[in-house]
Amino acid sequence: MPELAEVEYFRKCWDSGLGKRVTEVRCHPAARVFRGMKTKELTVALTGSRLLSSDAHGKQMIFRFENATLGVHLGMTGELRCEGYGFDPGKHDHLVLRQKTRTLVFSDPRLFGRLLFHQGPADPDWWTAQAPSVLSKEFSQATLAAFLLRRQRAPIKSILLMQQAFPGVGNWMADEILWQARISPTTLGGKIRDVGALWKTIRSVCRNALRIIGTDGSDPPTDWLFSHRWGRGGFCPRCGLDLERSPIGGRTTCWCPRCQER
DNA sequence: TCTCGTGTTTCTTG
DNA sequence: TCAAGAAACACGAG
Repeated sequence: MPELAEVEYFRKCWDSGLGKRVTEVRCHPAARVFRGMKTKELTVALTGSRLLSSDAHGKQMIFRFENATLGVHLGMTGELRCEGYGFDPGKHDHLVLRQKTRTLVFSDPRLFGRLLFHQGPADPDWWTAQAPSVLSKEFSQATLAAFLLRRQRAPIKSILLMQQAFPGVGNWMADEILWQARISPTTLGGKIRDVGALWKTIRSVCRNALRIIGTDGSDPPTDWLFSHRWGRGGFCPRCGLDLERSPIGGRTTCWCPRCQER
């Protein structure tokens, strides 16, 4: 479930390769994750190149090497791992970067993820053109109010999934934000009564998820909706009522019909 | 065997 | 012309 915090966790999985040279690149060129990319150029550029730095923004990651830049989007089922040197890649390990004492692996069974490649001294457009983080100064109550005004007729659940305004917020995080803010997922963007409270909740859920999941991959506390929303059944951790589930904005949405009446 | 699904892009509809 | 919803992508899990 790679959303904001999980992406940060996966980014760190390659940290042990920082400053080290890539000795061998293996990839599955036909895999959908390479769409639009010349994998031969990627292989040539990364072989012998040192991994210099990495960053995560929303659901996008960037890995800067000496000779090239690699972008990683995990889609729904992608992941990054660090394995030992002698690691034998499986069929879903589409990009494998061998270093002297370890192997950096990008794996994605469903192939919804995407790898990007760039050569040049500056960071590429697909990195610099991203929307400001919801934790940045640029994401103000005024920008949130203006965005809601432009999306007056869409349910708030669908709006929170729009990456051009809320980079990194995915399905479970959107449900968590609405549950903590006590807003029904079906409320239309133009009907949000307290934009300031929603703004605060968006920031606190993202900040805490990054702190908890982004640090070591552990789960949020049990008084979050998170632990109760998966699968069937489940009770609201605040009032104990049965949770409801229904697709909103094309995604399974989970909410408490009592706590989130409006 | 069948249904479901954590994301994004593209197409269709209003 | 724009916004919102639906479909498609591919495959493992239940």
